[in-house]
Amino acid sequence: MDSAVAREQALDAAETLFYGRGIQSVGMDDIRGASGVSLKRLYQLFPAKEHLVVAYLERRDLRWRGRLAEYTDSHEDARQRVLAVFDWLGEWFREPDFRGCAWINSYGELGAVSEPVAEQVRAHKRAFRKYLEGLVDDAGLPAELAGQLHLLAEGAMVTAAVERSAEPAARAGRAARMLVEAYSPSDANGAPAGH
Amino acid sequence: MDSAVAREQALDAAETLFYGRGIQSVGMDDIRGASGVSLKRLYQLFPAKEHLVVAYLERRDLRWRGRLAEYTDSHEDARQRVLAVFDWLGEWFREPDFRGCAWINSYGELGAVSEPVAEQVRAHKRAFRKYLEGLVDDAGLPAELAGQLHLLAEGAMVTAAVERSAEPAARAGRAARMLVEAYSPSDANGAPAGH
DNA sequence: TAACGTAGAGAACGATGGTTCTCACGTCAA
DNA sequence: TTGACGTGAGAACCATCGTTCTCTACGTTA
Repeated sequence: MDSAVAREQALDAAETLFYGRGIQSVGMDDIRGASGVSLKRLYQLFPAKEHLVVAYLERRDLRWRGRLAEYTDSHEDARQRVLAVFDWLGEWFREPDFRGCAWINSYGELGAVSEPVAEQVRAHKRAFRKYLEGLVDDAGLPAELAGQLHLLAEGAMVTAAVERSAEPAARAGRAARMLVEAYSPSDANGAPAGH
Repeated sequence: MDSAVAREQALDAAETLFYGRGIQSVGMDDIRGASGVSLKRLYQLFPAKEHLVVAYLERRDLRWRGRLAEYTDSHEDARQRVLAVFDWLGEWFREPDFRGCAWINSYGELGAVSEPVAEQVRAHKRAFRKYLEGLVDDAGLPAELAGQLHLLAEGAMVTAAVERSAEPAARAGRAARMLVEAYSPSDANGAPAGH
């Protein structure tokens, strides 16, 4: 009844369905069925499907980055925080409903055809990249490393989705560790590469 | 008139349109208009749109891997061949109609909803990974490295698409060089990391 | 109680799209 | 020539879907 509640229910249904089956495969009537929010209300809250899609990506972005930050921030050491990103990816990949990166998927589906969706994807990836840069900077490591870790993380997301496996997170983590060590000044801890 | 010619024309149109605008945004009638192949003929050659999609991905897979191999094989040194992969990615990203990886895009759009398409994507990524493993093995480097380079390459494709920039290829190439050097036994050439 | 505004259920509308059908035309074999 | 066949153009069919409309029921207020 409360508009705010209906909005959250609509977004809950949108997230489950859009993420699980893709956007174009889900009709507004499916959203209604899954959310219990009538079509009339849906169109009051979101004047077109595209608005609902953008709102879904926005809310998921906040939650996704929140969960990531919560995980990494629980580590003391700055360098550990950098590597914890990949541990967290592994936990994410292991979630039973994991189906790849919502933004990469949306971009593949609508990036060429909906500018608002494309911009949402760019904003999310920009923010993720910025977050990595912060972690890397806190560890006293150069910004170049952040860009490289970003590529590893994106590659892990794609590969985990396609191969339906969480293993790419660990693989990316091992590569990340090697890069971190390669960039570290005066590397005195001496763990040999790759083990 | 020749069936084989019509098939190629249909696939040409499918490739341009599906890759450029996404699959669900392109109707069979668009394919007809762009190819000059009548609907009747189209449905003789491909009994359903899904077959056309799979055939498009199959043919593109052969060409894509062919072009990659042609480029890397032109390098003498085995280790150079490994790194040449990222140079080639840069050339690909700079093509004016570049719009990301066709398979990643298709997976995001239809992976959850069409098993044949999902399997096509898995097959392509498996073959790409296998190719990297061959290059890495020829250079006397461990298979683990191939997996890591694969993640870098996938990440570069995604990021180049979203950011509409070819720069991720160079960044991935720098990371790849560092990993190759880290894995190299008795590293006597001594180029310091990152420059 | 009466009048009113709002909401939900679901029908309706209009467009699109995958697939099939019609029909007129040309080709080739007998 | 004739008849069977294959073809192209495009209409037709049928389902889906985004979006809007209708109608009924209910809650609120005077």
